[in-house]
Amino acid sequence: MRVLIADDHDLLRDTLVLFLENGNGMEVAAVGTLDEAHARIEQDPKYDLVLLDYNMPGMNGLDGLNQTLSLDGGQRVALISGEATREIAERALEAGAAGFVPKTLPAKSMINAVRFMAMGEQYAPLDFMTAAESAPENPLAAKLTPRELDVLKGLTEGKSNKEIARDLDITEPTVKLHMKTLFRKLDATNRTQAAMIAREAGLF
Amino acid sequence: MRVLIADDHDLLRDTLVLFLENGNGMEVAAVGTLDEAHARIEQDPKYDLVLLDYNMPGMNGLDGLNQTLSLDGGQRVALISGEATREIAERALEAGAAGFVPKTLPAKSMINAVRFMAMGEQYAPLDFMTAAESAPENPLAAKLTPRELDVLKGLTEGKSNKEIARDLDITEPTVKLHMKTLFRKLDATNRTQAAMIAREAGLF
DNA sequence: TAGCGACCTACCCTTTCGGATAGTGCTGTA
DNA sequence: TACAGCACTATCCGAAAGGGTAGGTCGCTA
Repeated sequence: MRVLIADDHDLLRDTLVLFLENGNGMEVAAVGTLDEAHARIEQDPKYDLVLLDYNMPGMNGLDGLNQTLSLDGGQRVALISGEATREIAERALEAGAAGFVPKTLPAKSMINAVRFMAMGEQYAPLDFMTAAESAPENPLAAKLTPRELDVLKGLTEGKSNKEIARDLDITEPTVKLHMKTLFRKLDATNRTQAAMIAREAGLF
Repeated sequence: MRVLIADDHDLLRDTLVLFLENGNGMEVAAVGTLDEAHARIEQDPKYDLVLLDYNMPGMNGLDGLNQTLSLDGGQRVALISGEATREIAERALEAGAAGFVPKTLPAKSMINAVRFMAMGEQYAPLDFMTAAESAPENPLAAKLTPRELDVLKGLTEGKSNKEIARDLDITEPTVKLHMKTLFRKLDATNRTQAAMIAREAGLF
C-alpha cells in the first residue's frame, strides 16, 4: 500500500511516516507543499492514498484539494487538518475527497482510517462530524432576533441604513430601530463599533 | 530524561511519543489538555521538560504558559505550535519559557531541541525567528501615511471623529480629511466599510 | 529658489445617524 | 383571553458624518 503525505509540519510528517511504515506494510512518501505533492503524484507510481494538510502552503482552502482530485492517476485524496471545522470536512467529502482526518485522531485509529480510505471507502470520524454540530451556535447570535441579524449582516458589509432597508425590503426607520437595539445588545455606541464587535465574535 | 507533552492533536502526540522514546533514552508522558498537564506535573516525579501546545484547550494564549511556569517543581516549560507567530514566540521566551518549537521543525531537530532545553538552555529555531521578521509589512499599510494610520486605528476601535481628534490632539476637520483620504485609498464608501476592510487586511 | 507633494488646519453645506417617542399587527404562551 | 415579545411603521430633532473648497507648512528636488 503506497501512501503520500503532504503536510508542512515536519514534526508530524517525519514521525507519522515512521509510525505508518513500521510494521504496517505501508510505503510512505512525504512532502511539505502542495506543489511537491503534485510533482510526486505525476512522477511516481500510483499512490493508493494521498493525504493533504488543509493548512499547507499552496492549498488555499479547498482549491488545493480540487486541483489534486482533478489530476490524472486515479489516486484517492483525503484531507488532514488540525483546525478545520465540520463544515470544511463536509465540503471536502462532497467535493469527492476520500476522507477527512482531524489531527486529534489517535495514531492507532489513523492506521485504520488510512487502510479504510485506501480500500475505496469514504472516512470521517463520527464524533468529529456530530460533536461540532452543536457548537456553531454563537453566544452573541442567540441574543439577537432574526431581523436584527439581517440588519447586522448588512452593517458588517458597510452598508448604509438606506441600503439595508432596500435589501431587506423594509423602511429606513425600521432599520434604525433595529440598529439601536443592536447597539444596546452588543454594548456598542455606534455602527462601526457594532460592526467590529460582530466581526470579533466571528459572526459573518 | 523525563518529558511531558501536552497537545490536543493525538496524531502528533502518539507518534511523537514513540519517536522520542525509541532509542533516545527519554521517558515521555503525554496528555491532551492543560489541566491534565498540571495534574501530571503535580503528581508525577519531576519532569525535565514540559512541552505545551499553544493551541490547546485551556491555554488561552500565553496564560496557560504562565500558569504552568508558576507551578512548583522547577520543571522547564517550552511552547510548541503549528501556527504561532514570531511575536508569540518572543513573548513566550520573555515570559521565561525554556523554548519555542514550531511544528515545522524536522523530527530529528526536535530531539536535539528537547535535549538542549532539558539541559537548561533556551531554544528557538533561528530561521523561524528571523524569517518572520520581514513579513509583517502590510501591503495596505504601505499606502497610508503615518497620520492616516493613526486615524484608521481609532476608526477600527469604533471611535467618533471627535474622539479620534482628541486622542491625536488635532482638530476634527483634519480627522475628516484623513477619513476621506482613507476611504479613497481603501476603496470604501463609509467609515464602517473602511473599518472592516482594515480589519480584513489584518491591520490592528 | 521655485515647484511639488505630503501633511495638516479650517469652514461651509448636505446627508446620514442615532436617540426619543408613539403606535400597529402578529405569534406564542400563561 | 390576556400578556409579552417581536417585527414593523412613523415623526421629530440634534449630533455626527462626509463632500467640497481653500490655505498653510514642511522637506525634497529640479
